[in-house]
Amino acid sequence: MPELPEIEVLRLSLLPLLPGRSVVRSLVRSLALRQPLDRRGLSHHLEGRTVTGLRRRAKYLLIDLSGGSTLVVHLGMSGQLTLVAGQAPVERHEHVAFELDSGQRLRLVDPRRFGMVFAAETDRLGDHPSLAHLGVEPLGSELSGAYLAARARGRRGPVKNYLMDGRIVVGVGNIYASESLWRAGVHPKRSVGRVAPATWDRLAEAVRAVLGQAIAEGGTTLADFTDGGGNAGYFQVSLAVYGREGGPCPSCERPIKRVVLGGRSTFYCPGCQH
DNA sequence: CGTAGACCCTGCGCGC
DNA sequence: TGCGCGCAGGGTCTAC
Repeated sequence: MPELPEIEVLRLSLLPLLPGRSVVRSLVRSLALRQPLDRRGLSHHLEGRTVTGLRRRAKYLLIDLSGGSTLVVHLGMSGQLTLVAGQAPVERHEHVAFELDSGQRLRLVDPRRFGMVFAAETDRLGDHPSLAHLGVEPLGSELSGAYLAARARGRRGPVKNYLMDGRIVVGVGNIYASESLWRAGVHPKRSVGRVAPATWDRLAEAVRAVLGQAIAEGGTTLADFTDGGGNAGYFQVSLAVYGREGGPCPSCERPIKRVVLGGRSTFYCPGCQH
């Protein structure tokens, strides 16, 4: 379900529900998601601990607990993290869940199992292989045209792939990469070496605006998105080009085109993007 | 070193 | 109705 806005909306939806609750026990029902689930590690870091805060880094949701532990959840392509009643029947693909002192259950349902769940010491999160090499947050002050230009130096390849490289900037997924490029008027195949400084500025601003707007609108580019309370129904934030092959560009009405870059569908307007 | 491609896995919609 | 194919928000590993 995820791009960064979905994760942020999930975090915000859980904010009034989780902090103050404590974990009674963890329920590991599958051997592995992307990585093997560490039953003992989860028990050790979670059971008896109280949730003290919720943070987000890239597309990882960080659930901080008393005693200096953090539960890290990544939803992959198809994960849904929801808080349900304790008696709710175990759903198909419910790989891991956490029983809370409220009687509720925080569960991860993830059919494709590209998600990730692990617990670690809060102080050492930065050393974890999944988090150690992440680039700057797209909504923070570090993202700028100058930064994008500097990191692009000496690199080749399409600008779309560059924007999606989490070592440079995190949280720009396949949907919002296309949307950001459209907003900035940049062709997805343009080589990073041929992007002018002013264009990098426009791209940085476009990424920020597109992600910010999606969060403000409830984060849902995705038909199957639910927030932490299991509420669907925000549906379809305004997307200009993604998934609209053949449809009219909102700006110039020319038909949107689709190409494949890095194995991913990429949408753009041949009239507006150069 | 950077880059391109394969790969992990399930489910859905489409054309036949 | 059933089958095979292509495609889907993610990240990571390998081969060049």
